[in-house]
Amino acid sequence: MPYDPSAFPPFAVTVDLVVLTVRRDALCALVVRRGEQPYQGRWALPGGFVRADEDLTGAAARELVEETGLCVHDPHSPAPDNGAHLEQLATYGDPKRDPRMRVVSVAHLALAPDLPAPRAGGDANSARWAPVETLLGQEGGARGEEQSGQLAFDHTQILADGVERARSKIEYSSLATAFCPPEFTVGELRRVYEAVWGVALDPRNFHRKVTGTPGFLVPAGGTTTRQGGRPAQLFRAGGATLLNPPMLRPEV
Amino acid sequence: MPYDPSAFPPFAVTVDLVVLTVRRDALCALVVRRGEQPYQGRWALPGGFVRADEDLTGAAARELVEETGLCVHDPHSPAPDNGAHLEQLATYGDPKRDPRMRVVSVAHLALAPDLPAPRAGGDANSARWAPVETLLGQEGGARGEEQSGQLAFDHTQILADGVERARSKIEYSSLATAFCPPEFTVGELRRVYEAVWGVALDPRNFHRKVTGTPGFLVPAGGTTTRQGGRPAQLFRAGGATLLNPPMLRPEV
DNA sequence: GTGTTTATCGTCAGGAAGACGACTATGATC
DNA sequence: GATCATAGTCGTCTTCCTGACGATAAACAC
Repeated sequence: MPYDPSAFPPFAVTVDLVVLTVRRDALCALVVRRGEQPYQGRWALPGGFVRADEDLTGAAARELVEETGLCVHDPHSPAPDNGAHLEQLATYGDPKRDPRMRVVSVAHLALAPDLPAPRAGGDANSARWAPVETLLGQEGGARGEEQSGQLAFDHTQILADGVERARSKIEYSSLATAFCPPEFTVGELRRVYEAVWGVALDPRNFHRKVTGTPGFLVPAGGTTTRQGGRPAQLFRAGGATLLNPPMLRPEV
Repeated sequence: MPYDPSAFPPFAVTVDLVVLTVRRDALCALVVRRGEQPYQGRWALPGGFVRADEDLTGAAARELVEETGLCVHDPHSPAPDNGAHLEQLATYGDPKRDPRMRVVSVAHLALAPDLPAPRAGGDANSARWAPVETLLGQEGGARGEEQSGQLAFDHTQILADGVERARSKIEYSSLATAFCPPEFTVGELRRVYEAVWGVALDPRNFHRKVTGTPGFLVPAGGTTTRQGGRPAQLFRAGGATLLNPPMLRPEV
């Protein structure tokens, strides 16, 4: 039986990006202001249409470069390229999620070290880093939040899913190093965990855990005093990607 | 700016299903024989086009019913409905994955208790349960496997991803009970873990672990001697969905 | 009854984590 | 320069969990 184009409905396919970083001890996400209807003027996750000849991951990597200038970290390259981690998150395809037409969005999660400033690119009027706590509206309410309401479309849900993925994945993987510059201290890595999880960790037990896990950290050979206090040893991410046993997230 | 239909390329969107069950102490997946080109006569994962007014999860649930008769378990219903667990797995959208046209497939993972027999439905000539070990060709090679080669499209990769998801998820969740009938014994649950992981577990330590985790199992009030030997207590799945600390998968 | 099978309870040693004391090495302040 | 605050790093102790494995219990096959 030959292929019949009328046998299936056509869809638009987009990629949306949950780009997370840690800034000033807070987990932040990249949001862009929408320049067109619908949801004009509202903040949204960066994203765009997948091109006809383009892979889904390729589309996500292209959008990431356009919005942030970040290149995707090649896991097979040993060079410290300051790149970001990128992985597929989930796909959202509710028939009513976009009022214009049937759009299926393949959301991706990107983890990046702290960047100087977001650059507005593509079709966005402006872009900024916003604390996920503010965007998800978990804590606000009492005091007036200075954000312009909810994110566009179903992006609040997508962001929540991405944050939850990141929170759980740093438990059992070395992904937290994706939030750090190529060389970092144990204390900086601990502050990443504390920002992502929103908890305080014991510096001594954390130090024992990460330095005692083979392949997690390799000494970079220097010390730094970026944070004040006694100089700390510099490390690079080791080859290990899985943490076994995992880092335990404290209760509540 | 009004919506411009020429601004994006049209895609076909499908759902593919990785339906897993445990039969005769082996992890098995549901495969259907393709009746049309391409890959005519080859085994493939069940699936089909998403309809114009249909949610992605809804499409997956519809395909699951068509192929197996299984209803999706409603997590909010306390009734033991013998339903299956269904979750989104990942989305596959390589431009060349389907030679006919640009198809993006949202794969879903379904875990089901052992069923009498698969029923061929929809557009499949026939359907059967096949051990994933055979389908993935991990162990075969020496002896002649009686399967008709690789799965169609990129379905071998999708199946591998689904199996890996199931293997890792039963570590830290109570999902293994989705492979069991509504009432089951500790030994039956252990055989599920052993089949999915392909390892042998110590019955005494396993018993201590699952009965000692609050909310994992609740006594159903009877005993059974299905497996021979001393009668075993019957349990139902408790309300807990997360296992903390997780069940540890033995090394190698 | 004897043997076999499966279920279930108990014991013990080793490893990992939480709590926390102690010491070290910097910069800031008086 | 002495003192203080800040971080980093090393140890200790207790507790919990797991893996290894002995022992008992309750069914069935013969």
